[in-house]
Amino acid sequence: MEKDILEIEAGVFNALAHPLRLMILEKLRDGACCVCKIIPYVGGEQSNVSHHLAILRNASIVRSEKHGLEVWYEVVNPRIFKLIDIVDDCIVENLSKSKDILRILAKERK
Amino acid sequence: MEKDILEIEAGVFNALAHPLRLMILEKLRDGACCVCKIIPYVGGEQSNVSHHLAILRNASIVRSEKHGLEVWYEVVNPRIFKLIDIVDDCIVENLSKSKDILRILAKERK
DNA sequence: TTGACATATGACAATATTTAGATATAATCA
DNA sequence: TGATTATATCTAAATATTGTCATATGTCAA
Repeated sequence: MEKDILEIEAGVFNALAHPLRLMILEKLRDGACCVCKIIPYVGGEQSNVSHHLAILRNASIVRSEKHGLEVWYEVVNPRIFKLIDIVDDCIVENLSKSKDILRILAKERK
Repeated sequence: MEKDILEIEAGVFNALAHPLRLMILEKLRDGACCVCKIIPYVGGEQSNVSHHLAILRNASIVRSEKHGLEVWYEVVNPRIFKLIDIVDDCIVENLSKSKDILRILAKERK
């Protein structure tokens, strides 16, 4: 595997590695959306949200378009949601395994 | 979406957000592997590789097992490779789109 | 033009990550 | 037992990320 490719890959994962940015992407699941809707959805400072949008933009995960005063964002490639869904599934799997172990431990202690 | 879940998700993506860690995972595609093989494969200091292995371990992406003096690592859930493959595909898609644009620009300039 | 508005950018402090070197631990072997 | 080996952990410097505040940019409407 080329080192350059690994760096680009890591860049994409890095762009996804923040709860606020993941929340932005959740908002964009239903399609394009105005920044003015994204800010109240994710909460926090306008400038901070704008920074995180820029990080997603630079990673080519989203793109923006001006419509008058507003800026609308949308996901470039909806397959990004597949990534999030897989991670979600894995987390749920891990958590239910942990739950099983806890149940067994609780039984043994009786 | 729960904020806690988003943080855990972000943690997984964060664990994947480094070229050296992605290289470790590439090495683990063929199955479990000794640290002594991982170090020369990825290059770099032993302590650094060990640190990155710890990050993957803490994110529950890999698990380790001692066999005598050696420690063997393996991926907990092979679906992690699906993530990497999707990102790869998206990158290739983006690059070929950029290539198309470059071709069009080159033609226009003639 | 001027002012109001939506969003982006720049600067900076706080915090986290990365790396290398030194050292610690734990298993094996002489 | 003590030496050797494989790996992990600690430490500290260099670097990157985050959040906030202040400011800049671009668009519209009066």
